[in-house]
Amino acid sequence: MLTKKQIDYVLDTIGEMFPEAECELTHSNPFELLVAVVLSAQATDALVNKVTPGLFKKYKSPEDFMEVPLEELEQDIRSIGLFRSKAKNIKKLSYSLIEKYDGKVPSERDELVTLAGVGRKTANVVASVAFDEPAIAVDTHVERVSKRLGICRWKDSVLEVEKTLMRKIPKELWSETHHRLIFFGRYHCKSQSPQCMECPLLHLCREGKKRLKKKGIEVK
DNA sequence: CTCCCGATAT
DNA sequence: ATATCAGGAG
Repeated sequence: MLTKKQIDYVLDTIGEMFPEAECELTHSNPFELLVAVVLSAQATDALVNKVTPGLFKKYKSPEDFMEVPLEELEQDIRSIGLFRSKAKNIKKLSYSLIEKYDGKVPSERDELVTLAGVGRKTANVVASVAFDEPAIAVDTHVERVSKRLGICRWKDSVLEVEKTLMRKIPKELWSETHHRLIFFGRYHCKSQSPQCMECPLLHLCREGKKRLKKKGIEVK
């Protein structure tokens, strides 16, 4: 496990690597962000962004999603994958927004997670990006990077990872750090091909040293 | 825990 | 061919 000083070093380093890290899902208001994040489950941002511009041109409000036949919405988002459940969730979610929230996206996480297709991670993204609430959304990248670097333990659940990060990172840095961890995971510490040889954090990364040793490369 | 699922990288 | 992708519901 990393010490407090080592974690500060990690934050500084990923800050230098990705100073401008931010949400990469195309959106222009909280509702579009909510739909985009629901669509992004187990899909790349790039894939979602291919669909959403056209989608948001066709559907401008929860009412529009509520009224369209399910099969038509399924076809509109088919290329993203998991399209049947996502289409159903977006229609249900739109109905709830109209019925309970006057057609607007709530800013509270407790309210967001009551919406169809919205779990803790999605709620954190919406609260953080759309409403500027401090939050750390633990997605596949944040989880993988936190475990590889030794910020948390390998056996930790997603919720435990989030709690550990919130405990070890100052609240005012939560949102920007969370985006930098995602960029670090997405573009550098990649799942299949992590760039350990060129990693400025290799000296404190147990997993990176283990991986290089396995390839016959000695690291002190 | 399994299922949902197409696109892309490896 | 297989692994992975801003996960969540049943």
